[in-house]
Amino acid sequence: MIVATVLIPLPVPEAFDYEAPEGVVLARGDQVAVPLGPRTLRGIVTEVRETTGSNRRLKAIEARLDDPPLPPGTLDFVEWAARWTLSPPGEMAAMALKGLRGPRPRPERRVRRVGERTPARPTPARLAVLAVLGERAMAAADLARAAAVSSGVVKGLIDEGVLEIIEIPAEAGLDAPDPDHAPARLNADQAAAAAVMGEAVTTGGFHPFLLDGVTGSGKTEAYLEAAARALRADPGAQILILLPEIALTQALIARLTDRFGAAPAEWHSGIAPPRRRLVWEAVVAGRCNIVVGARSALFLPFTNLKLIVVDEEHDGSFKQEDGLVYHGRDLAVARARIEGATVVLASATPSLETLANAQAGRYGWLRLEARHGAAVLPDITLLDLRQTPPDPQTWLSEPLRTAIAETLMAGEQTLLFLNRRGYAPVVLCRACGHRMTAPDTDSWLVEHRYTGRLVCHLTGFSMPRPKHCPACGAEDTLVAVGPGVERVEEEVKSLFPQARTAVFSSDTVPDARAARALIQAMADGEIDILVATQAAAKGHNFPRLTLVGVVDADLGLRGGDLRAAERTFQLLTQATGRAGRADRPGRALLQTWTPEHPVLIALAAGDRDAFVAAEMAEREAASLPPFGRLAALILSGENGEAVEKTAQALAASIPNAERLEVYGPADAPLALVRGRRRKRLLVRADRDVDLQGFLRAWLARVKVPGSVRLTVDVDPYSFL
DNA sequence: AGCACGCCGACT
DNA sequence: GTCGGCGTGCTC
Repeated sequence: MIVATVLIPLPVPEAFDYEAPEGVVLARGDQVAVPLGPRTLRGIVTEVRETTGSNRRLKAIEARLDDPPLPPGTLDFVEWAARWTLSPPGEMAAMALKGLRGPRPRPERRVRRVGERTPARPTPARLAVLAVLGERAMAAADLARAAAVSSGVVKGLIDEGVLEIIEIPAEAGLDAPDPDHAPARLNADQAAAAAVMGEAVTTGGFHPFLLDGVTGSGKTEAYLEAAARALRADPGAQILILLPEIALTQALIARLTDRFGAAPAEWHSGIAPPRRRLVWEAVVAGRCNIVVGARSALFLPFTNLKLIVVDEEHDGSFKQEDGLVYHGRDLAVARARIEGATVVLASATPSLETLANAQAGRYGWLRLEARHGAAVLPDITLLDLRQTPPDPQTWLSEPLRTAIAETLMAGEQTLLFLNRRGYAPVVLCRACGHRMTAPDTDSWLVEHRYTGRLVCHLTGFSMPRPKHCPACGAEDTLVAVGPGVERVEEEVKSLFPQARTAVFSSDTVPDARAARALIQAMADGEIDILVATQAAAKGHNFPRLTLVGVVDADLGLRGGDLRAAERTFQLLTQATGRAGRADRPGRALLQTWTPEHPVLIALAAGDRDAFVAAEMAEREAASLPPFGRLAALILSGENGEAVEKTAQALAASIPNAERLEVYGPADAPLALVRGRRRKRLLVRADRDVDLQGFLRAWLARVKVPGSVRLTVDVDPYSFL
């Protein structure tokens, strides 16, 4: 018998086997209809083999569907991505079938004049219709509205044969791009970069590049020229350009339309299903050359993909966190490798991961120099806390307080950064010096005033704030030491009682919607001073933000958040882009006890290369990305006890492995979301450890009850 | 993801 | 005595 393995677009853990019926010839990639329980579903054939029988009674494939097969590269990519992210392969396959859910768009119907024919009875309404229409073709409803007549008038003219209905194919708008339509004039840097990328694209094969240049250095023109070369060499070449946010697509589409004389296809969650179907079918048929889209466009069925561009590659939005967890940039590189294509990661502030690959020679490194006079960083000042220490039990030094006051007076906004949740990171006894720690660990308990508890951010342990010191028994001697965001906000409020303040941390912003609301409030100027653990991962545009204060720049250099320093650097870089444009100069003040630290010196100097070198050294010393790898296991469920039990079961069955450590379980960031309890375990491994293999072995040992959801986040991005 | 099976409250 | 709540588990 012939057995076919079929991927079903459901979160089942593996592909299912079916019997191929007599006379139906199947091949890998074919779309089929298969029975599953009582239903019939679409599936993708991954393997066809001849066997003598099977251990299990197999159902038969119902039919091979007429829809085009998934191209080999697309299916290879789907399977690879599922293995890499430890996701159900069928769910990944569903990503590649997203274009087939909607109906085919109906051709647009318009009416137009039939020759010179005139109505037998030329009433004023009929004449008005003809006058409005002229030689054009219009939708009947639009025509009636424009002529201010009822739709019956137009219908009457059609019935009489004076007007006719014509159908405009929906295919319109996917015209072939002309690589020579309007070439940009490139400077020497751009031309050199375009030549290298163009050579790679025309030669074929996997060629990854970092296209590295500040805002205004012309990265877009350079990669569009590479796209043009791909099209000149092969008019059927396909090019995918990924952007971190849908909001950025319109501007790029306009540029592409100007450059190539035809609009590219657009692909993201905002595109209507019929249009998606059209684009999907055009892509698989090779009738669509350029796609601009969000990360989900990576799953389109390209058949001749020559170039992928990931613009703003450092942007955290490429990391999808809900549902399937994957990093669009990393999968873009994988897809290019599988397709034998060129991939260009473009950024003004590349991620350390990408820079490490460029430095190691794994990626080609194309640098575009800044145009003369381009702003590089805002005015950055290190505030040496040894010179101007804050008053006891306060955290803002005099120069920073003055700057905030000036900013408030000017009606402008301040952003204070402190990567520390809660009220105080340490609680100790004034009498005996005992430091409150979590049981079985040395990690400190963090005081949270909002909840009145002491919490361990590493293990998740928490307890009410005790009245007596557990070591010496003294009463009321426990004091909070050091600042968290809650405490900094308290200080800001007492210094500037009239200012509108807010805190942005995972404790005050429980979900993405709340985060968007707070960011919007900031953008709308409804907040004067925002105290944030993170918010800077992306280029949020806060036009009235002119002061960035980093409360504890030293903390950003180690502490809880891996990317704190990197984000600080990106934030400061972005702050300048605005400062350069507006007549409001931006400034950044960094409070530090160690102004001689190389990372801080590099930051203050606006010297990216020095910053990167110093930050790389820190990461390497800690074996953290890009020198080691991380994975997070997140457990969530309404039943907090079941979540806790599963977390304990996982912790009890960690496979033995070398050069790899597991931390936790701890309360996950956003520990409570919509009544669901969340716990997290974190794995760190050396680069050459088979992290996915370890995770698979681990998860196979633990049965996760249905009431608990386990999400695996390979190469996690956010930590707070 | 559906859709079943399976044990505890308000009704023809 | 039944109809139905959605918790748990399976689908080749």
